[in-house]
Amino acid sequence: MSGDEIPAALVKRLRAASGLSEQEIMAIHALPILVREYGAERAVVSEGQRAVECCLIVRGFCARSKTTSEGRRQILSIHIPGEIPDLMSLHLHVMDHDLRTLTPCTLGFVHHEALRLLYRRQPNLADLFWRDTLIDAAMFREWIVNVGQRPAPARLAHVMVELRERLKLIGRVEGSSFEMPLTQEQVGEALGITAVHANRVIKQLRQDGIVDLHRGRVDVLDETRLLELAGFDGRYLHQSPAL
Amino acid sequence: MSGDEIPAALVKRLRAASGLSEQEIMAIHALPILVREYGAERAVVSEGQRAVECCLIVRGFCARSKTTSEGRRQILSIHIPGEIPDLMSLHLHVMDHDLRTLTPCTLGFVHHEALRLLYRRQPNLADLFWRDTLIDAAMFREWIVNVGQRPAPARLAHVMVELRERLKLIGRVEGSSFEMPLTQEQVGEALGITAVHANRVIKQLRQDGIVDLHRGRVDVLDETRLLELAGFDGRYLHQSPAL
DNA sequence: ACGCGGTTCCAACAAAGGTTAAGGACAGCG
DNA sequence: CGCTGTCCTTAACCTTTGTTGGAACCGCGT
Repeated sequence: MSGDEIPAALVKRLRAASGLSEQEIMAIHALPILVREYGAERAVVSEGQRAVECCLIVRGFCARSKTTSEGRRQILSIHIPGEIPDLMSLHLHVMDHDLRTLTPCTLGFVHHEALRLLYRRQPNLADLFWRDTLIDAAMFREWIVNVGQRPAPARLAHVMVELRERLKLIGRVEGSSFEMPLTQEQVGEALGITAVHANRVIKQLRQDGIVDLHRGRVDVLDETRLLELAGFDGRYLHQSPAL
Repeated sequence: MSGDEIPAALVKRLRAASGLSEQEIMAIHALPILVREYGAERAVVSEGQRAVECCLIVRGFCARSKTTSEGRRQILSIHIPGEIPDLMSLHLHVMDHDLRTLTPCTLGFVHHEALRLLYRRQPNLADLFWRDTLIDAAMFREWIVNVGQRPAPARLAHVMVELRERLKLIGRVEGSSFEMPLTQEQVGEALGITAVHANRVIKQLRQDGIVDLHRGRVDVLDETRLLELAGFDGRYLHQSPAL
């Protein structure tokens, strides 16, 4: 993979969310990025650690999670190429949650210092990165609503639709099917239910002819009913640079 | 209330979380703030609105919430004097959730333009406000865990302890008792349970001699058991300017 | 004092989700 | 080709939470 392709998905995503000048794109491409390969299910940064760098996902899926004192794990978000899941560590140096890979991943690491330098020189990028962390927070708010107010089948549908919307941005939806590489255990951790119940819910959505989740891949069987079930309103993704 | 007292709680809070220079404090005090009085249960900004100003809580309690298409409401956070609950609107101009008062409130409004001017002149304050929104996001993450993974009694205990920690920062905890002006309906909306079940849980914690929640006020009966039940680890509040 | 509206509280029943335990499918590997 | 481990699947039973509907309580205004 050539040096130029590494920030490609990042640029694509930032452009969609906020707009980007030529100069800013060049500055991003000039960022010193250290690329590392990770296997599936590996810790990238963990709660309690002091971070000195941020992690750009070049290839693969990651998830952020927290574990309670009782040992129950909650997945907070799922992340795809082009995203910087731990951008928040720029100003919150000690991690309050874990970042782990779901699949084998190619990750690009950028030192906090390099990022600070970048956005001091291109002040617009500071607002833009800030905005990116605010969209992150908006997704957490919707995740709270999902886990707090929707019945389990609607929760699953909502997570699926959100993930699909974000995959669309980077051109990773093929027809009515897209990747969602979670085990049923992890689906449960994302929805705040047990793996057994996750299985029941998946099975039901399959039997109802709405969606099929199979070996890390979602097949949408009935678009209309999926959207209706999810009760999805994408405004919280703030995808138009509308301002 | 004199002009100087209005940002007092804000300064106190920012100082605790990140440290603040004399010059920065003066710049904050020079901010043009329009003060308005609100009754209880009033909308401040609503989902879908374009915000052009941010709202500093001078007196009283507010809450942020979202309502699903099915009409179920979820409270996302509770806010106290010194906080700017909609700071995110600075870069996310159309609101993705509601901000309402819980009690009668004194609110100070600052135009986005004035805030931008402030942090352009004092670049440190930009990072500081950014950091503030990141702590906001960290609280959402913990709220997800609370709603997703803890049984209802632990959820209530956790919200209580978090609120108390934040009230401590602005000197609003008197002995073993502090304000939490939510109806049982609203407690339910915060915890992702119904009002009836909220009532059951409150009753149980009272009978168990752990906490009493009564007319908008919490009395801690057994500190040790409350902390144990809440499983509270305050690191996510990022209250030390440790960096 | 009286009544009004919003809380708080409660009970009986229903539904959703958790727990435990166990068999079956499937991929990777020797 | 069979072994191994992980994941998926299901069933039976139990606990938590939701639903409905109604009674008691409280602050407030007249």
